[in-house]
Amino acid sequence: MIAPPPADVFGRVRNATKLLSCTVRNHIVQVPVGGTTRWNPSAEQIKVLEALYRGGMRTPNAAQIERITEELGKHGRIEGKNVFYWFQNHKARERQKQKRAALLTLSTLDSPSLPEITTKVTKEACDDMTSCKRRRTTWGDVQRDAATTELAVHRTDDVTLELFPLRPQGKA
Amino acid sequence: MIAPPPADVFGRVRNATKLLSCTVRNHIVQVPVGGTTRWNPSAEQIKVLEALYRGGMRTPNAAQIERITEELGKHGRIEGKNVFYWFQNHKARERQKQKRAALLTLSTLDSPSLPEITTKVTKEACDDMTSCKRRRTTWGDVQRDAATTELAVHRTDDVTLELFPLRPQGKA
DNA sequence: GCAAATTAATGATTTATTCAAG
DNA sequence: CTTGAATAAATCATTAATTTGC
Repeated sequence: MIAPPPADVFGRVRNATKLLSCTVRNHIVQVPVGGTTRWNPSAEQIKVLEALYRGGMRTPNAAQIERITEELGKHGRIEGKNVFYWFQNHKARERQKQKRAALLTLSTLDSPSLPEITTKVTKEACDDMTSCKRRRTTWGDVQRDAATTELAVHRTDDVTLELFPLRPQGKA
Repeated sequence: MIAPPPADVFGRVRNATKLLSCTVRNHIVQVPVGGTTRWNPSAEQIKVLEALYRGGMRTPNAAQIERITEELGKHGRIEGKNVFYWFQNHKARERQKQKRAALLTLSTLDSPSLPEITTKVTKEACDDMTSCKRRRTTWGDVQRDAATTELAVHRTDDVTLELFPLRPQGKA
């Protein structure tokens, strides 16, 4: 028996995208099978969601999502998972914006005197720096590594987040 | 031999605060010896730290702390351990807030249909619901709790957060 | 003006980390 | 130390904007 369509409480389904490749005017395209269309929020719905977000809502729980879905259903087709995803994405992307802003702030703040390099804090640069992933390092690690810190530091050029990237000649 | 002053990579030392008790105007006070005063973050420093926190930084590693410290040093005296502790404390306290908020959340927002109470969605109320971070509730819990929801709803009379307050008379 | 082509936004999924309970 | 639950980050996929050549 093949597992029946798994779906959690909000209707999220794993590996659900059924696509069919074909060509349209000499271009290979993928067409969703089964009339699959993604949710396209109405202006009304977005307004409500943003209001909630501004009001402080970030990760609504099941009950909240049900409630919101019910409400937004009045303005167009919508499912719980749409609400769930909306908050996930909106939160994440707001955070990205903030992070980028913070870095800009910092890099401008801190480099009081780096005219040459300071000038190109472009979107790309920030995107590169954004990668502040969660790091594996624990304090234990750090302490153990203390001896080898120099090495580590040198090796971090590409791996670690550069907090204050604009450093001219490596003052100490 | 007594162990020499232990200090980790950031200069943290155990039991390093040398205090001396004395009386000042009939009050017993403890005065730090050797001009020791605890770090008092400047507004600038806090702004930067909070920006980093919002940006996702939680437990900076040695290199990052060095970098941050160096940077914040431009806005006032500061050591690596201050940065370390700030993140520890800030993370912990944010988590506390969120834990507290989660409790409120559960009791508040489940109310599926309570027209009378629906009128006040204030920012504070939303802030309470905001965090719901690492909630203790699992999806399973939520579902199980569905049965007992009524109880929760009845207890919410004074806490009241309503998501969609503007519901005239329960139109559809 | 208009579609095709391209790019930017954003919805939906997958993967990696974190926290804390056992 | 291991593991389950939750979720944040990264990524994939599709739709909307926008550009571009006619």
